[in-house]
Amino acid sequence: MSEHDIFVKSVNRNTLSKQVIEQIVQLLASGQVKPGDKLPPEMELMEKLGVSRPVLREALSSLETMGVITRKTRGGTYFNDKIGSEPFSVMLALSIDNLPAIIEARMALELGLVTIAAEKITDEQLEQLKETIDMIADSEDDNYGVYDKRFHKIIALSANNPVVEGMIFSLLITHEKMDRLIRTRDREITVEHHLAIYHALKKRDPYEAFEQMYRHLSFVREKLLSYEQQWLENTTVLTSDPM
Amino acid sequence: MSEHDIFVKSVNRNTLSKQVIEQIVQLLASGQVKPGDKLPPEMELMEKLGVSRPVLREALSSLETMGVITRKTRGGTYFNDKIGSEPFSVMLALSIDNLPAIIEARMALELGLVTIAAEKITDEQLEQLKETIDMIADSEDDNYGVYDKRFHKIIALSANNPVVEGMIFSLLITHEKMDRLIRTRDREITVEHHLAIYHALKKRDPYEAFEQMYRHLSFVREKLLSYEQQWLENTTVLTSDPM
DNA sequence: TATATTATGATTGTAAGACAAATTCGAACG
DNA sequence: CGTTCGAATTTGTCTTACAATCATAATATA
Repeated sequence: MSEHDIFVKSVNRNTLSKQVIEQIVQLLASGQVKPGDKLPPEMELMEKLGVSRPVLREALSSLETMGVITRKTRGGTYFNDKIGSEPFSVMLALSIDNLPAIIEARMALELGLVTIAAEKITDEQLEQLKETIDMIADSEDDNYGVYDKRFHKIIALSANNPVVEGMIFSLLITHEKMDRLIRTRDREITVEHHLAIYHALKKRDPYEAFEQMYRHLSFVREKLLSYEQQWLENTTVLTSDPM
Repeated sequence: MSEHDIFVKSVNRNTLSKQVIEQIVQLLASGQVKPGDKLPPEMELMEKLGVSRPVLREALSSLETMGVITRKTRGGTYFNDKIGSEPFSVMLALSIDNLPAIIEARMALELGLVTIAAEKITDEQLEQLKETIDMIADSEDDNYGVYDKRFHKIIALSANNPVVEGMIFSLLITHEKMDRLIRTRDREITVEHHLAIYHALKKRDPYEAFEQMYRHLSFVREKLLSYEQQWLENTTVLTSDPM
């Protein structure tokens, strides 16, 4: 408990609303309330915490945008079951113009992830992976982006780690944007890469899983960045030193 | 611009304050304002955005806890230079009881990171890495945790990626907690591992960098988890099915 | 003139009260 | 027993007011 304090305290400066945030977070961290539980109505919380309504609402607003709680008019306030992705979305919104950074971040995470996955993936999940590969191989047109995404999602889930999930899922949001960027798909290459990763995972070999994923993501990255490059060349870009 | 909209819109439900959050974030994302810029005073923002002060303040409060802006009484409101870590800290505060998950997340990220680092690290940063290793090797007592942390921090920075930085820095916050968990340090092993990573990075060999980092982090993880295990065994734990 | 000191006022922080909107819940009615 | 309508609870928004802080400028002092 005391160790949590110094951890969270470092964020706090002063301001009542921040103290309220901390108190509510501690309520969860200390296990006094469980995810899904309902919070008391604002009026009641005001009294218990001894703060005014604006202060309380500022705190609740912060907690909501961070995905800790959900509020419904008249319905009350509830602690969320899963916390993780929301806070990230703001950061990504700010970095969305920096596509290379996002691609790289995804690459870094997935590279590490596949290693963990090699240790923890279940047979059932392996089966699901195989299915997505078959779907891509059997697809007639080039609209297999869904299965591509699912492939990576299964690997993310196999790590069975809420922290990692929160990070990777937010990054996968950008998958659609990347999808739109791709003009010519390479089904054969994708299938081959995915299969190689699949087999490495099946062997539970973290090193080979890494190598295959690295090969795959390097290929994807090259491709995306080349498109990005073309896109930049064909677009008027505002720089600090326009010519 | 329109593409950003659909991305951020998915987060927004209704509520004025959320719309205000989005507008201010877009201000940054679209490059109309730069990090470090000062925001207009609240009174002015109220008029421009056409909302009341509580609503505006709820939005600003959210943005502040997410580390997008900083407010000082009387000093005004400023956009932060670096955004990334703060939002995470709450999530970590909630996951802090789940140490294995955090360790694993750190492991996954750093594994991917070192691969990127192998491609992008500068000679200067390599030199800095070497220094931390020497510091550890030359340290008399076992309090070289600072240099251990710096070692990993340099690698994180070498990726030169704001998104990754935001993630890894928040995870490194837990480094202190882990430090406290460690009772017997293994200086020789640490130095050897760090050196191996350093040499791999110097060779710009992503595969070897990965392998060495994997070896290192696996060792650290085993150690931490065994401590965690002992700690759990000596502690009364509340489970959903107490015996 | 330069420096220190004070005082003003702008800006964020907190509080209280009121009304609006929405939706859940219950009561009345068929 | 089911349906519909109304009322009350809870969140959402606005207005006003005051407190606290401290940046800046005006003032006084060397």
